[in-house]
Amino acid sequence: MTLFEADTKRNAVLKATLNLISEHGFHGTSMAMIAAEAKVGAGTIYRYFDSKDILINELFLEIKEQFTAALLANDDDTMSLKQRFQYIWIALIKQYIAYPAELRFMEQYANSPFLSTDTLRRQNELSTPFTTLLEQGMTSGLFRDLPIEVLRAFMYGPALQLAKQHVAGMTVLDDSLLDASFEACWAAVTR
Amino acid sequence: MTLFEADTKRNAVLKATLNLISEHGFHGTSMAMIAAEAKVGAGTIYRYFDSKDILINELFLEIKEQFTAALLANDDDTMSLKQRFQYIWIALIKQYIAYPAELRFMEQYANSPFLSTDTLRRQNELSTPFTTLLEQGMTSGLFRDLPIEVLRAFMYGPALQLAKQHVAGMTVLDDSLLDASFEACWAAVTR
DNA sequence: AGAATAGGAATGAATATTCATTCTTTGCAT
DNA sequence: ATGCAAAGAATGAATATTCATTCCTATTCT
Repeated sequence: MTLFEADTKRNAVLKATLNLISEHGFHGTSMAMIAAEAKVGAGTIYRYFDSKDILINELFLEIKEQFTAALLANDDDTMSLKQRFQYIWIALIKQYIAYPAELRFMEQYANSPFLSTDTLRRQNELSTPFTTLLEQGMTSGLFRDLPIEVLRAFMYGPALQLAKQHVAGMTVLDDSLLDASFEACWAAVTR
Repeated sequence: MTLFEADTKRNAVLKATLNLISEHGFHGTSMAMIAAEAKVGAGTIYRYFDSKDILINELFLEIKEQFTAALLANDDDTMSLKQRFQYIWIALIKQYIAYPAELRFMEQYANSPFLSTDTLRRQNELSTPFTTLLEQGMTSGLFRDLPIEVLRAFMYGPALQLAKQHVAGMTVLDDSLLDASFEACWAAVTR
């Protein structure tokens, strides 16, 4: 269900933290609950993470890394630019849908002051999947004359929104609907 | 600064809660901090709000009400459908940008387990006026053949994303850029 | 005066973290 | 191979702190 296997104590703690926080939030998740869910002594958590804050920041970064890695695995630079965008855009949504606990966790903390500035910095260093592709489209004159951050907002914004709606049960996204949705996305960014 | 004036004790508490939570998050904001910021006794808060949860839920609803009221104030049903969408879409972004504390608070709240089912219900009641505008475009055959929730994702997703990027200092949105951005948004939803 | 409102110290429950102790693995000499 | 010691990992009860809420007193208004 989650990206984490409980193969080590450390991963058991991360997995338990992810599941509990995605369901109960930060307040609702005590270190005692994490220890119980991970089937680990309360003190054991502190062998791997110096504090609750550090544990959660670390979890955020590891999820982020695994997500971006999964997206780039689908990329293939022999395809056309449009096809590459389509693959990544749909893979992004499918990734969110396949891992709803990760999605809830990340959304909960992406805009919270809980993330340390150091974590934010490291997060930005992880290349956003669209950035390099967008730059290629920019130079080839394919896209609208808009700043690259605006173009990215038109790729990422709807993708995130659609995934959240699907997870909340408000929308059902099948393959043909995803394809049709990407056409709308593509119309937004191209001339 | 915020939508709240500290003209009464109750509003002073709401304003303090908004500012503190938008800066420190839910878990970083104690009732003692709220009392100090609002220049009010700790017990006084409980004259107006039965619990911290109720205080936060109430704050969310009042912000939501004021936001939707501000958006509908710009609406005018003698204009063309495209113009009405453009007005509301741009007003939404400008509202978020003008009130960044409210934006941060609402974003944190929207993805937290704070949302009581009752609050969720009242929130949905408030957002219905926007969906009716989408339904008009649907029946007139103006839009792509996509479910209404998908169309809404292509309106709301980029708007939220752009506003957040602007507040974070990643993008600078002036009037002409907003107009050009809306054209992209419109291209996404129309045939 | 009497009632409503405000204040903030006191309370008790909850929680993150520590630490003395036990268990498990590893390395090594015979 | 076997026994033994040292290091490392794990534990969970104890601790100190934090925090929402209560309660009793003070102040303000009618």
